[in-house]
Amino acid sequence: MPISTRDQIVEVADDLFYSQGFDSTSFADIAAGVKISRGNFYYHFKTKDQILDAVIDLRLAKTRTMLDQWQTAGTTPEERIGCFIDILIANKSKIMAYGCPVGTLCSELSKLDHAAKSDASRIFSMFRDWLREQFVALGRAGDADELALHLLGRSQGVATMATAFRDEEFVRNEVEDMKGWVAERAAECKKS
Amino acid sequence: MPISTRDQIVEVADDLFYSQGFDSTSFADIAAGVKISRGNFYYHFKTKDQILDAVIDLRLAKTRTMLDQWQTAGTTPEERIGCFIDILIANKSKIMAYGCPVGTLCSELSKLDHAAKSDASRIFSMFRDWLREQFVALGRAGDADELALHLLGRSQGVATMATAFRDEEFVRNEVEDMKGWVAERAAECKKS
DNA sequence: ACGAATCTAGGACATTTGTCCTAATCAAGT
DNA sequence: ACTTGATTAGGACAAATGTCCTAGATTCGT
Repeated sequence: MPISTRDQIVEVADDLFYSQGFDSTSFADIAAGVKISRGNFYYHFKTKDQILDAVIDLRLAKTRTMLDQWQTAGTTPEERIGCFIDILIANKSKIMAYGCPVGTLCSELSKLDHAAKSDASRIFSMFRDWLREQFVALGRAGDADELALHLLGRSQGVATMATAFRDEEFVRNEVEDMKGWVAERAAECKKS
Repeated sequence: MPISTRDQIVEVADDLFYSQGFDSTSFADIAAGVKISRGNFYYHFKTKDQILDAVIDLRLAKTRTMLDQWQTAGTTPEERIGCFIDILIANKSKIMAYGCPVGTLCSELSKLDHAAKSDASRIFSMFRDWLREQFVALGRAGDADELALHLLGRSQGVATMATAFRDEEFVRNEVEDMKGWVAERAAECKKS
């Protein structure tokens, strides 16, 4: 079964919004990427904002899938949180070139004061909620949300620095440090 | 003595590049902000890239001034590092609306693959070098650069999350946490 | 096989973009 | 006062942008 044109458009737009940014990606860029005419393009999406909405929906779905995979991939909450931290390693090259797809999109939409900026941050919320659940499972129900936000923030910081300095070693160090931090939170809990 | 037109242009461009982004700020936007004609504008800057260079130079200079102030404002390295951390509080509203000026510019220029992207990250380097010196003064010569990068990264993460979630309490918590972290590094040192 | 719905191509349109030119105005030195 | 150089205004220009229209092509149920 061939992929529908609409899905191809959203897929290409997703890539381009990430690598070039939303604002500086044009209809023509996307159409060229899918190898269709601009007219055909307009049949599927009337406005640029509609494509953005579709891209955000796609990212939400992809994130959902990824979180579900992590849920079964790890046997302990600590291992599962480790899956989250490891995306910094897995996507290292792209992050060093373009930053975090979620963080940079939120920043850009905030600057543009775009209507979809709150939709974009829902992707963050998905990670946040999932991480919170993991910390709850770790026995940190009391400060689970705080810990989740903290870890999310740290990974964002690593991504930004990786883009600015292109320093692989820094990324590896921070990843290890974050894993150590999670282990500490887990240990703190067993003690009490 | 009145401010020169050129300086006004750079000042307005600095603001707009921050609040709207580089790419989506047009010559017309800047000209309107300074209340001059586009022709006059062209007399001072031939290309958009030239304005960007001037804005980056301005930010480098402003950063230098700020770091020098912190240097005399704090009596101990720990206090001085505290000045750095406190910009998250001082610039809270703007950060929640537009993110960190340095981080978002670096991200945008990376996506645009702009020639000035390395110039922009020099602003980060300035903070990094200054922080490194502070950690050296704190007695952490061995891992001063690592600690500096780490703190810089954390502040970037806080800025990104603040933009996405607009959560003042999170910012305050993280600021306190970072200060605690610095105190720990200082304490670790006195022990040994 | 035929008609209807779906999809696609190509171009039109006004607007905005960065860039550039020319002529008018201003400031300063002689 | 007059010249020279610096500054400013206003508009011209091609290219690109988001949006929109129309006419062909394709697909599919009947």
